[in-house]
Amino acid sequence: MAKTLGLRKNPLKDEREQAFKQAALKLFSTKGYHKTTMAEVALEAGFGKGTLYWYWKSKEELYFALVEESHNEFVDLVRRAAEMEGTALEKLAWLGKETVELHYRERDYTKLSWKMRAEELETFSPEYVERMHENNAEIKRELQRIIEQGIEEGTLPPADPYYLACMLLGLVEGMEIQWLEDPEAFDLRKAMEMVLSLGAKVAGQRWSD
Amino acid sequence: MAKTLGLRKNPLKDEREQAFKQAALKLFSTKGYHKTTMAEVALEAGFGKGTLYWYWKSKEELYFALVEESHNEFVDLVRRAAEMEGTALEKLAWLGKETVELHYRERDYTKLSWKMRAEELETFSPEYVERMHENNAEIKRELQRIIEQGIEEGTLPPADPYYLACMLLGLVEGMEIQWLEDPEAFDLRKAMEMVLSLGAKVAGQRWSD
DNA sequence: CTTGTTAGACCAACCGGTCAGTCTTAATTT
DNA sequence: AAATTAAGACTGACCGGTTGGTCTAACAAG
Repeated sequence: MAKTLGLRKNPLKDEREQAFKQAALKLFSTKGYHKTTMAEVALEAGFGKGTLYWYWKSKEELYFALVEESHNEFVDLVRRAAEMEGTALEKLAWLGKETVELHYRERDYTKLSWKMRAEELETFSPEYVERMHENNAEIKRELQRIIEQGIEEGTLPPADPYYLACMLLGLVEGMEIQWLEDPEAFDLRKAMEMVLSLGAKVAGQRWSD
Repeated sequence: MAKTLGLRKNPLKDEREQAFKQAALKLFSTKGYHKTTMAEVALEAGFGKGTLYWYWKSKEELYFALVEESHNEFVDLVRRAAEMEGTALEKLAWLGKETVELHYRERDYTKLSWKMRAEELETFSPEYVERMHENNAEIKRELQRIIEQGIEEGTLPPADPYYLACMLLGLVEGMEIQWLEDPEAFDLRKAMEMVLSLGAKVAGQRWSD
């Protein structure tokens, strides 16, 4: 047929890869890593198991390809927030809203990423664990930058910025848990709005002792 | 003759059960549920696999016995906070400190409980999942009571108390994650103190619009 | 033919749980 | 105190099922 781009050998390759990823995401995010078999993923994608192994060399690799994709999206968001124009509070408000939208848009990814977090990290290959760790550190670093700005501006309390970053991240992650566990009872959008409005109210505070 | 003998009790039984639990806690909390085998648990405790099955009828049952033990301890704490004398802020401060101490004292339990939370809940028997859910709901209920009191007293913002409870719980859980992942970099005690002191500072705020 | 791609049978390892049988010892009898 | 009895604690080989990963035959395209 049409051999669109000269260089590409199999124009279907990307498409296939996408199909596998989608199938894997669906299964991993609902059934978890251990209870999902490679045969299932292949079947869900509509191919044979051997084909799946032609694209990824192991179950672990397939899994982390997905996890990393999801993480990168969030890292990107935080980075953009840190680099945009505006006050720290504006940056955080923007980041908060975008984060929520990201999660709503890609709920399966959020679920997956979340599962892997508590999954037995100790048992995955050190190489992958290392990458996850670095990823996480980067997020905290960017967050810290924003917070330092906020402290200078006087809208955030003059406390250890690293700890504030961890706490902020913790708050959001904690809310994500609540949301994932019971999306009906806990609306993440509403929660984020509450946090931001409380934050804004409190920002006028005289922080100095 | 040939009378049935009276009930006999092995004085070592409790002790043995403890040994199994301890071994299981150690392995589950470091390697996770799936990667821990019953044979390992038995070996670690110094007994044969069959004996382990004498005490628990399945791997799942053993696991949830531990998880529940840990959860109950926390539920108990929250309940006591809700029922003690004092202002909402005093209750929360007490609860926060006790919670941190509990986690330091029983780090393995915390880790286990945390793992199970994100582990593929969907794959455990509904019976167990149901119990975990109820447990969690109870915690939120008690927390909500304290928060309602705080709103009345004017020290907490007049917002949806259920959401505030979820957010508070989320904050603490999120911090626990940070701590579990890197206890060196993130000292849970220090973090909790920061939260409480910030909370106290902000409590004077005029919340009304 | 050569090269890239796909399918699915097949394999070896693993693991939860069982079971037939052994050992220990409290309770009872002599 | 000694002997007897059986509850109950314990064992580990074994079974059945599962699953990650491999291998090869086939097929398609150039």
